[in-house]
Amino acid sequence: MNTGFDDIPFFDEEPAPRKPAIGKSDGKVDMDAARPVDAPGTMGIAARAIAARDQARAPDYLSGLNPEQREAVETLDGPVLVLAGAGTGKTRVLTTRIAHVLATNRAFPSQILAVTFTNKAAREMKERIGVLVGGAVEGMPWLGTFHSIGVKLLRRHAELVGLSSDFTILDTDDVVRLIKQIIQAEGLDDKRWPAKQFAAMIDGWKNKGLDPSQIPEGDARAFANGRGRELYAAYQNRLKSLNACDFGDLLLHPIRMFRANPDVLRDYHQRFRYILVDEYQDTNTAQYMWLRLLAQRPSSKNAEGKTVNGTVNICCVGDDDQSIYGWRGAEVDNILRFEKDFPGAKVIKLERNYRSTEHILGAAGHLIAHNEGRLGKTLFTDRVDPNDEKVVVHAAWDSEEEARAVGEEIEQLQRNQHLLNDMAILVRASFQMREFEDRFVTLGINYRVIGGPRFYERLEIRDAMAYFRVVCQAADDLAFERIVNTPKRGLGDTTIRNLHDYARARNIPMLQAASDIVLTDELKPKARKSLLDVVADFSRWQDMLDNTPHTELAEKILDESGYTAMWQNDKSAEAPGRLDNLKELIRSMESFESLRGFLEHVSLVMDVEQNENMDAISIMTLHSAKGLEFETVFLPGWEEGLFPHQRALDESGRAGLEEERRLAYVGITRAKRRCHLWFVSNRRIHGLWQSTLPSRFLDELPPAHVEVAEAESSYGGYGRGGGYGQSRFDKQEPFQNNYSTPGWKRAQANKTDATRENWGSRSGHAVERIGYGESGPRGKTIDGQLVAKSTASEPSKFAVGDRVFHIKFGNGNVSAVEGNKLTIDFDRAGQKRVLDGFVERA
DNA sequence: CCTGGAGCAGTTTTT
DNA sequence: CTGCTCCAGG
Repeated sequence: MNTGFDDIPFFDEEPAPRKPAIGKSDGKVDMDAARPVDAPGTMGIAARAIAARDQARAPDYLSGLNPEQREAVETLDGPVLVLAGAGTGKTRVLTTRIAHVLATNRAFPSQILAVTFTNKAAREMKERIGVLVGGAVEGMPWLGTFHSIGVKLLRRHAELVGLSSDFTILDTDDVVRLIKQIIQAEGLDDKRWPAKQFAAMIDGWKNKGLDPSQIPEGDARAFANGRGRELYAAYQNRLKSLNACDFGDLLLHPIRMFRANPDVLRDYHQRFRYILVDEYQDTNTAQYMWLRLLAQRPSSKNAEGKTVNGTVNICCVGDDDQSIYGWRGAEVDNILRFEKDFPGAKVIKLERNYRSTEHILGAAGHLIAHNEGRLGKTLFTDRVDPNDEKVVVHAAWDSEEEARAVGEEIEQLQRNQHLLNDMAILVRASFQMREFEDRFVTLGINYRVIGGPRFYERLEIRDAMAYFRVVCQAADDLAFERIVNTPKRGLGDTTIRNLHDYARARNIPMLQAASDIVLTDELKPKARKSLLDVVADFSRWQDMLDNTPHTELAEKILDESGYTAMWQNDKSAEAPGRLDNLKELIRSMESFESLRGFLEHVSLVMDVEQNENMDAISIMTLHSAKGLEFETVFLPGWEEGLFPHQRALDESGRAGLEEERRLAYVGITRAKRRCHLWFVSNRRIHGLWQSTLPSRFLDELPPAHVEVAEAESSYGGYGRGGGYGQSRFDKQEPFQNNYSTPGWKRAQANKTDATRENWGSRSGHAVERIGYGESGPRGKTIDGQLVAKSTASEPSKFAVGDRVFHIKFGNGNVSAVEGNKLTIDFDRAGQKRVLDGFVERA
């Protein structure tokens, strides 16, 4: 896999322009003229005949594409924007397009630049191209994230921006610590001017592509009594002297480098014959500038003296309706402006959806139509089934009941042989997850939380990595400072400050300073001895770097430094888990060639794959759900203030509301067959109960595709809080909601009664009702069929009295076993019921 | 150097 | 009501 520094020769030979073996050579598609792109499903007869003819002749990889997809694949010349709605085969287009370029010998694999946002997307794309073109994908060094490609460029040309090619990449944590140092060094109060906040500001500036000299005066004034600009500059200087980059620099340095070195840029212009960009709606200004530099070539005269289009064959794929990252710098405007930016651009809309039912598409489409400033797409599907369930809106009293009712629906689906793997709960904010987790633990429903704290962000992993970093890169002061006294070696603040000053005064790395200072009398004997040991350790490990297998060395480092022992001696509940993580870390190094290669990988790839083996429902935020799909999707928490989130409204007004609406759109369009929306009347926010109003987005759904769930058995019903029906917001909306469906009317009529009933039935909640059967059928597809398929049928491998460990609750003793559900007396957390899958033998 | 309690904030997330 | 950070006191 990743071997660290890349060793791909800069230029390989140019491919001789050969006539493609199959297909057309001019890249023009005959059907273009015949079919207006904005009329879905309508195609002239002649065009259909041509399509059919081409289909018959087309190479394998093109078969099965619909006409729009095919056009997007075959329009290879000039700028192309593919507006790919949710579930319209976006990735397929992207990968097939690359396969097509390769199969027709238009470019070598190394001449294609394909950019994604996440490592996951890059990985998937690589896999899928591999399926189409086999090993050729291995020759695509320029397929990756913006950042990983940025690193590759920088390693080559580091000296052009004043770095050396072995620069280190700092993550957010390092950055914050560094900024804190700077703030303190400037004599500022780091309480009043938090490093975190300033790090966020710098991040924002870098997203916009701004140097310290370019930031707006207002921004510069906003921090540290007007010293923002100065601090930003100081930070950049510090990075340079550390030979380090933050994530933003991975984009900005290449931009600077290209601007200052037109000859280098020209080389890359020659190299990249085709540029492809995934999720274009998520690009920020810096990424846009980066792409522009690479894509926009100087216009030139051709043989006949005509001016030739100066733009490379760039293809951007995205969906303005799924732009949900404005808050971290993404500019929807980039995609909205595409045709202006790239004159003569071809815009192809993919609107044929292969994922969802007509009701789901209808609901999502009607909702998103409330946004202004869209490029405008309407998803449709051919596969219409009268048995398809409408989108269902449920009301619950409070979040506890919401979780309980969702739990019952899940069990009902399970009894009808649906897999948990096909279901997901998508929440707006992660605090919503907890209630579901609690409920699922009680019910014995396996679940998996997607997102959350990531492996490489864990304390122990970062510590271990810091050791490795110092061994590989003795000048990595941030890493050195992190672990110089971890485990505790009696090297306190005073010693560290001493060391720090010594190093700064002589302008040498701290490790170097340490090995010098121990020869002097500057430190107390105790500290001196400790530091001497540390220096000796590192020098020994550095010597072993080139002649010891890296996993072995890594283990040695952790053992000899006393780091492993530190956790072994730790009695806290999380210590065993941390040791496991360290083992996992070593294991994951095996697939790399060297410690260095591993570090490079980890600095860019912060995620680690989840265990997909067990059948479990996924719980995640709407943001992390983008790009995924599930048979059944539950969307809880559709209440004003939570969704749309109050802060989005307060901070970004109309734009914020529209982004929230896009988030709702993303949520609904994750569902293939069933989509259930929930709102509650009471939610506990920051510890206190507040009554809430249903989300305005519910009012924006089309009645024809939506049904309101019947009040559910003993505790269902509609809370007070009221106006569920008429749109109370956006009064000037072009849409008139008229809810005339029976279910909706009933809901309206029931509102007051249900409220009263609910108040009355509160006491019933004290008794937890775990069981099947009684709850009436909801929706159309799930009725009857009370097949007893207990989730708790497997005998547990644990027995009463076993000593077990739980990642969250720590150690405890099993006091009861019931199927796969255990009752455990935890040493610290008290008695809990837990699924046996979540514990292991202590 | 360690730890407990006060104090405070509290969407969304990738690289 | 949490969970985290930071400071002060042992």
